[in-house]
Amino acid sequence: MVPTVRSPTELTDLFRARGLKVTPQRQAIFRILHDAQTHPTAESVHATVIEDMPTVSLRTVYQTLNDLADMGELLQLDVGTGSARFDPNLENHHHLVCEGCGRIVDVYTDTSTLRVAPRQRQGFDITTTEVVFRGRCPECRSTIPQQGDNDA
Amino acid sequence: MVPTVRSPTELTDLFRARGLKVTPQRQAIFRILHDAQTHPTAESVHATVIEDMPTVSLRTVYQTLNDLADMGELLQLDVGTGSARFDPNLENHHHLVCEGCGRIVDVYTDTSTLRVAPRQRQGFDITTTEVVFRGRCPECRSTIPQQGDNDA
DNA sequence: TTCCAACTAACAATGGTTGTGAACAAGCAA
DNA sequence: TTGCTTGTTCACAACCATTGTTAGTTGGAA
Repeated sequence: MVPTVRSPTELTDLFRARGLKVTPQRQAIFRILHDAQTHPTAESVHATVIEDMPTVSLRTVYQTLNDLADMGELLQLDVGTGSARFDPNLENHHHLVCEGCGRIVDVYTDTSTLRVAPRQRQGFDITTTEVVFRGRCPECRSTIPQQGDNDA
Repeated sequence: MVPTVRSPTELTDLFRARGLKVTPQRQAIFRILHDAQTHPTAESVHATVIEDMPTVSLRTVYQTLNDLADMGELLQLDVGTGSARFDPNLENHHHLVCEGCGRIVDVYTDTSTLRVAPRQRQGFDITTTEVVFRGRCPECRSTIPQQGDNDA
């Protein structure tokens, strides 16, 4: 039910097919992404990788995540939380972001009803529509009721 | 018809009322914002300011823009173009971003039809909805037809 | 097994933004 | 008008996320 990135095995094949090499570092990252139910940053993927392979550099993590994003196997998001988020969910979806803790939740909503009057479009050719809902998650609402309200 | 930030005079009063001082640097920034029909970056505001007052530092521009944003007299946007954009349009609106040149256009669209199923909401309290339409402006379509297509 | 292109890791550099601190000036009061 | 106080300015450095560079290492096809 929850779509995710391809399996480590599939990604291995895709990398090889592209002439990219499959190193232990990359395999570790593939596994982490496949297990992730979140929208991790490069930093957090790195933190998880080094639990098993302490020498993997953050540079390598960035490189692999970028390769995956270039191949369309991962989406890269910027929801204004400072660092890029990598989204293993490739389905057409949108995001709900907690303004307290930065937590991101996938949401499915129909954007076909959103209209932009032709004159407002100013000749632009619109290709994508991204919706970001912002609010506060249950934890942030209950534990730190008002923190962060002044930074929007 | 095009809403904009308050007049330099009004902003002067607001600053004083808040115990903030009104310096020549700030007045210059107030004027530039009031004249702007765009979504300038701090850098571009600075570039304009120093045409008249060559000694104004970028630090001061950031400070003033942040003060205005804190006061709610300016909106701060992040549409993934690398740097923050400051939007003098305080009305409820959304954005259309050119993936070629980064140009931003304000658009008014009704988001009340966007539904997020309660179970997807995961207990979040949704306060705002932001829509970013991405595409290509007429200039980028005609002059550099495909540049930048690989970075989405 | 060989071999080369691709990779890794350490390091430095980048770009946007913010912290710091000494000199300075706005604006109030006398 | 003059002082005074507090906020401001500017130069500089620090910061963070991310990318460039380079020398040495390794995957994996032949």
